[in-house]
Amino acid sequence: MANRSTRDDIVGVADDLFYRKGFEHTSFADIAELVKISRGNFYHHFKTKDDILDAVIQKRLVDRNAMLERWESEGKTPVERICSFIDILILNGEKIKLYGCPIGTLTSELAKLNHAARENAGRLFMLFRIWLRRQFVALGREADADALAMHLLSQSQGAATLFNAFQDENFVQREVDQMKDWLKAIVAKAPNRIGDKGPLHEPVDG
Amino acid sequence: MANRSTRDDIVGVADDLFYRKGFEHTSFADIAELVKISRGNFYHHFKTKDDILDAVIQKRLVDRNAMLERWESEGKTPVERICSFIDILILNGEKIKLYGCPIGTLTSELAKLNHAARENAGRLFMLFRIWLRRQFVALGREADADALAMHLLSQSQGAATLFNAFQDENFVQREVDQMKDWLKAIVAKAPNRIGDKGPLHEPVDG
DNA sequence: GTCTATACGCGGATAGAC
DNA sequence: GTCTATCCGCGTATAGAC
Repeated sequence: MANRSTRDDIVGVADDLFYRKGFEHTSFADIAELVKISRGNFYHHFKTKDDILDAVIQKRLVDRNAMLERWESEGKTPVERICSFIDILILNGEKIKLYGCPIGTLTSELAKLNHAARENAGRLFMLFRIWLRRQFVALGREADADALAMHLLSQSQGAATLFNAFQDENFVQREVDQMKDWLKAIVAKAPNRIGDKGPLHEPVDG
Repeated sequence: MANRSTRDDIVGVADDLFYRKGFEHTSFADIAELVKISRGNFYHHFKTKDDILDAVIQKRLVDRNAMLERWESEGKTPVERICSFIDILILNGEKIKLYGCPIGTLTSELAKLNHAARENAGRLFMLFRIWLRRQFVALGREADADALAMHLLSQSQGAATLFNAFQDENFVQREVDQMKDWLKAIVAKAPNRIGDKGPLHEPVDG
């Protein structure tokens, strides 16, 4: 394809607007205004609005996957990597405060619309779930790695939702701290693994 | 007002549809069909769609408040009462699986629409926050009752979001069990109070 | 209080010129 | 590849008869 930049512009702007205003509430006129193209020109790049949604989800999958790979390579230990995940709540705090979690809110909206792209959006959550699972396996928690991944994902989603609802920075910070404490307790419990430097405490079942 | 039943029917149906389809995606035609009135007749009862939203939020506030008062009177101890809250995830499981949490998803949608009723919807969350806070105070946790309330609310929101996303009953059950374990640990830590029968363990800081 | 008919704008989508 | 012009249906809202 000769000129992909307009197409990419559309997807980029749509990604942002779908996040800030929601998929349904975002019109072609909204996107066109920011991309600075006419509405008619859209249809040269996408047949329908749903096609744009598909492209946005695809872009998010690629973007998030790249982020996870970055965390994977930058983090020296599974704990460090998982902390990168936990820290999104702080790093993207301003946006989450205003618009919630991009993945959680999109999934929720598509569920209510009973939209065909729902399954596709579900893969976004799955991406994080599998990545986190792998980190917990690396921490020696093969048996319940998936449950731990889901639990952490759940915590993060809850914190994002309430941050958006109450706009309380102190709350998010407390939740982040608690997640990290929880993670440390996991490490203390689990058998030692490669790249995991923490001292061993006796296991404490709670 | 002579005949309130039509108005109440509208609000009841709108409440349900706003939950299942979202506020924006619900049209007057959708509501009219279920209430079995003509679209024109709407405007005898409500001037605008936003007015219906206000009435729905008001109804939810009343309904939820009644539910909390019921838990208050039925629960013999704060722990029992808080468990009633935790158990909504199971009791309303089928609906949450399909549509998420009615309060969380409405709040999130209104945030994206930047809707005037946003603040009003925020009172719904606040209702639960304050009620939970009171329970934790009754458990002797005056100092951090609000933080505990927010934490539990957060857990519940996260579980609802992921239940909706992954449709996994086992996950919700695990989260519910964990919340109750966490609650038990709180009780074990806190000084004994009226109506709290649990034996005292030594405090264990996490 | 309920209805039918209708206005009006917006959003998605198409046709066709340049 | 981008534009203008236009269609069409839907959704909110209004007018006015019964």
